[in-house]
Amino acid sequence: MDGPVGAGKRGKADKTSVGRAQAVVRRVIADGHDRPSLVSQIACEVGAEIVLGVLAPGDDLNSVELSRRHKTSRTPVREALMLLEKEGLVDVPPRRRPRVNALSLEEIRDIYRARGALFALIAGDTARGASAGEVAELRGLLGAMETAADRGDLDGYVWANVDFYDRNTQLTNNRTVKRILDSLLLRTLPLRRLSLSQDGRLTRSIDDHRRLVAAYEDRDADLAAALIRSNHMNALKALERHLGGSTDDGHAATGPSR
Amino acid sequence: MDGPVGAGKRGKADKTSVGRAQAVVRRVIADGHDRPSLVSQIACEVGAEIVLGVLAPGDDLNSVELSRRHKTSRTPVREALMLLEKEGLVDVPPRRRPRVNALSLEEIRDIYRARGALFALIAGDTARGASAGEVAELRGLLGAMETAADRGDLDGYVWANVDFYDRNTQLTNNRTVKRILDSLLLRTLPLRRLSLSQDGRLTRSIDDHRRLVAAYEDRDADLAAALIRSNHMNALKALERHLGGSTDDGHAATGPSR
DNA sequence: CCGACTGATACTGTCGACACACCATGCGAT
DNA sequence: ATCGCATGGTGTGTCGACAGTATCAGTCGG
Repeated sequence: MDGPVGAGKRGKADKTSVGRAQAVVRRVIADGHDRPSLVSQIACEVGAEIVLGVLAPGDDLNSVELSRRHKTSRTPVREALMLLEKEGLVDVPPRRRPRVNALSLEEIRDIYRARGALFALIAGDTARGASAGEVAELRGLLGAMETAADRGDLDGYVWANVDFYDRNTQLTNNRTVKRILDSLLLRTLPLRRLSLSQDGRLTRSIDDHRRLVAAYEDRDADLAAALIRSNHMNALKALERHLGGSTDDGHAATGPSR
Repeated sequence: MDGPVGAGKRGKADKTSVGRAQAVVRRVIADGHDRPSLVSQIACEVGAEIVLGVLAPGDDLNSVELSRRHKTSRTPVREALMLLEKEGLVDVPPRRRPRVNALSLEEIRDIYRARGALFALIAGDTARGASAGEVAELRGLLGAMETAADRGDLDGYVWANVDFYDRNTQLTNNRTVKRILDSLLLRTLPLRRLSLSQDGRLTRSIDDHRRLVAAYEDRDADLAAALIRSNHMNALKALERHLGGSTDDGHAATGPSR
């Protein structure tokens, strides 16, 4: 049915992207207590390579090779792989070699729906409870997104978008939801470029975010939540068109997938 | 004398509860690929002891003692503890002894809000997409809850409730959301008994669930979602009354015992 | 009497090693 | 030529060991 997707041109790994990706992975992995341990370092590097597409879905991640590459024993490598497995980036079957996880279209759909629901919660809280200064900060981040878009800098836009989401999720002080959203974000990060490169998606995304910030400024919680949901659903639809357009019918977008 | 972890009479550990708890933990831990490995076994046993309250929040979980108790080396124990950490049951500070995680009231609030949002999503999908047979199955599970409640069997009710939620989350085939919800359920499991033992909470809970199943049968997605949300908010309020009501003195049951 | 220092103790993070399980190759049988 | 089976190589799961650090008991100075 919906097989592994996202295999493709291997890796755009300019320096800034690597740094950004590692930072994001680090935030998700070493969430609260940052331990400068070997395992988190390995997890960050491998995780960054995955989200950047340097490692394609399905690639082998056997621990002996990784231990050689990182000049450590296999123990920390194994722990790092387990971390990444729990973030959904790696699949570690028992007694078999770990591999970069391949997202099925169904999983993508599930993730976007979950993200939409949780982010709607966050957006409502933000509209209700964020201070004026915090909303202004979000508008600043929106500005970064706009300038990146004006330059036609897709990667820059994606990272600015990540910044926006990151700050927005922080604002509610709901660490639990933020953690979940960050994890889901990590999984879909390789797809974001894809989704936004669709015709018209980028301008639509910017428009949605402009309206979202406006809703924050107006303290309109319901509108903010609805906008977030709409944005996620549209991004999902764009992905479905791009990935599963040949195989799947479209009506599964909003219904329970089965 | 080496302090045996969790020595004492804390927690109700009748046989069936232990089995139920281990099953739930296993479902969350060894989610997709069930590996009969040592690590999952250890994780299940320790996790069950935590959710049953045999191990109180703050209790030491040092790997050497656990390895002795489970007659293994420390490696699988460490991995099991990392698993449980990612489920939020254990806190593993760097270079310090792992401990049973203590939920703050704020965390509880966050978790219930996240659960409410995601379960509302699930409930809407169920109302829209579940087959008549599946809804009937849910009604059957509701019946189990009712009989347990009629017997005044609080533990039985809690487990029947877990069964209901478990089946309900399965119905949407949204593995991602189910996984998240199961993880959140695990964290709040020690609190459920507490919440339901509040005056009137149990009858109210049953009432909510009756109406929920009715909404499913009527295919009323909005009502189902609203009911779920309401149920979660009420449970949270009951917990806040119980835990935060006596703010000054740390309460023994779940409060930050030190 | 209390608080800081010192030493002993115990636990963590990491390592290299080993047995078993998986995968691929090659051989023989049909 | 294809299929089934033995065989070797590679990687995983687990183990015991070691260095480094946190924790605790006892001691000393205030």
